[in-house]
Amino acid sequence: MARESTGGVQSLQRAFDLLERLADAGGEASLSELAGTSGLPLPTIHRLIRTLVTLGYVRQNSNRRYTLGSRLIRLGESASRQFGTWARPFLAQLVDQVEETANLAVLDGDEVVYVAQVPSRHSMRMFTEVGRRLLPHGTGVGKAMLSQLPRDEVRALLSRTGLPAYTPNTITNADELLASLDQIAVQGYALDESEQELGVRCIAVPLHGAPTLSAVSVSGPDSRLTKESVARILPEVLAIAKRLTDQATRT
Amino acid sequence: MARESTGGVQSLQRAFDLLERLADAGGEASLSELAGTSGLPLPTIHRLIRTLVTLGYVRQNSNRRYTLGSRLIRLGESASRQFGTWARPFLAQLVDQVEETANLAVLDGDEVVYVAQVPSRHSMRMFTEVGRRLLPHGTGVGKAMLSQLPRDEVRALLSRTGLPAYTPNTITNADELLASLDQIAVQGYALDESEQELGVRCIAVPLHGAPTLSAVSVSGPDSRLTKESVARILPEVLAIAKRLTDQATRT
DNA sequence: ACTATAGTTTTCGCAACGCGGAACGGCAAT
DNA sequence: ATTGCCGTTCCGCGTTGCGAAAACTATAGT
Repeated sequence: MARESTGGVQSLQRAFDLLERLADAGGEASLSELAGTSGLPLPTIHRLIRTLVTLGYVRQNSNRRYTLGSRLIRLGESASRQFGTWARPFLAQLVDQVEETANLAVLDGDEVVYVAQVPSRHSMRMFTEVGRRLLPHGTGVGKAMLSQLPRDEVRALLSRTGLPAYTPNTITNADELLASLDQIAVQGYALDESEQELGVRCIAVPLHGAPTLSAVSVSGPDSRLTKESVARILPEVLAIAKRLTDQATRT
Repeated sequence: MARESTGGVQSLQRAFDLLERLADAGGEASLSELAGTSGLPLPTIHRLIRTLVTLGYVRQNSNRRYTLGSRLIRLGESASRQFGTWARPFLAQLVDQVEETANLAVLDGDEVVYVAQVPSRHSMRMFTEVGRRLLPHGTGVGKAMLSQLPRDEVRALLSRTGLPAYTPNTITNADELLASLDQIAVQGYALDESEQELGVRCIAVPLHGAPTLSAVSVSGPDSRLTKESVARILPEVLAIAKRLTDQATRT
């Protein structure tokens, strides 16, 4: 194929785009809804989706709507195992100790991906969908991981992603962020003070030596995760991070 | 497309076949390994895999091997949410009560799919990969679910799948299985006595009214899950099944 | 350091496969 | 019964996916 398009096999791109849109829609959507958001013609979508239905990655309801199919579960689990499932018992222990939601995130390309989460038992708690992707500058885990990278690599990443504001508190100036990364590298942890989401505070610690650049974090409402409780909680997070690092290095 | 192949879009089929083979290989494989198991030519695999790498569903290691990529995690989670994530707290409670591994499975097409699992805290415990698919006749959950179906539907399913033996204890005669399904329907639960795996016993109870035909089960080594402990455990499983049913009906 | 081998990646001509406009079918509302 | 909306099917066309051959890279052995 002399004139290969830069993106690769077009039908693959389109099929996965449709799967992502199904996930965006809560796992279920109609053909017209998919046509509306994707801009593809109905018969094209139909043919791709029909193939996915036949294969088991999409399922059609009796009301003709399409949902994500069960064959995706195993693929997701298997992919998850490459990243965060091994960390789950440690996260659970951290939640027991500090009583807030614990997360493990990795840097994948230019994005932070949450790969494991053990939620707090409080009714009011952080819920970050496993698999969710965010830009690193706006999150505690992202900043923790960036602090471990050479600064020219960070600059290159930021020039690709920009620094869009998630909230009025998000750091949107590259020099300001780089300065804070220097500080984070020294102190060994990062804070997210309503930068990702208003009213939410997060402590994040990078893991050293994991096959993939990773960070562990504790997050919760800033009414509970106060400056004072941060000082109490930090040693626990650091301790778990050390044990996660040991575990990752042993693999 | 006048000569549409019965299976749909060929490149989609091939790509997902490769993803499944990656999962089969523990999440990681080389190009040659994939060529060996799939029978596709190397450049074909390369082009499909390259597209998946670009999209984030596959990732290439520094040692040139390919692993499943993080973008699959969200798809898997979202698909999982269609099925079993809501059941997890109930399963955890069941494990607390009976101290054996608890599972939730659904009937998807002709197969049983394990969609949620909370493992026992014993070192020796059942581990069934979430997303794993098995034929229904050879499992407790499968038999529990089949017992809820009209018998001609069961006959049709069995004629499609056959009744291959997983172990010497597996029921491989259709009439014998249908008779046991009649009994299971009356008593409200199914047992798997080393039919799926030697040395493993399982109690399974169907859920009524779930959007998808489902069953909850407790499984463990038959040295611990004795006939006597089955009698003790059964009321707990039935109680949780009732609560899961109530929860499913409420959605 | 050099060579051989195995595995991965790239190139490019070709035809088959994916595409999408048009037509058809099913369902719900009036 | 009619109309409108949505999903599904049909089929001609050309672009996209395919794979043999060549080029490149990594590793192991001498």
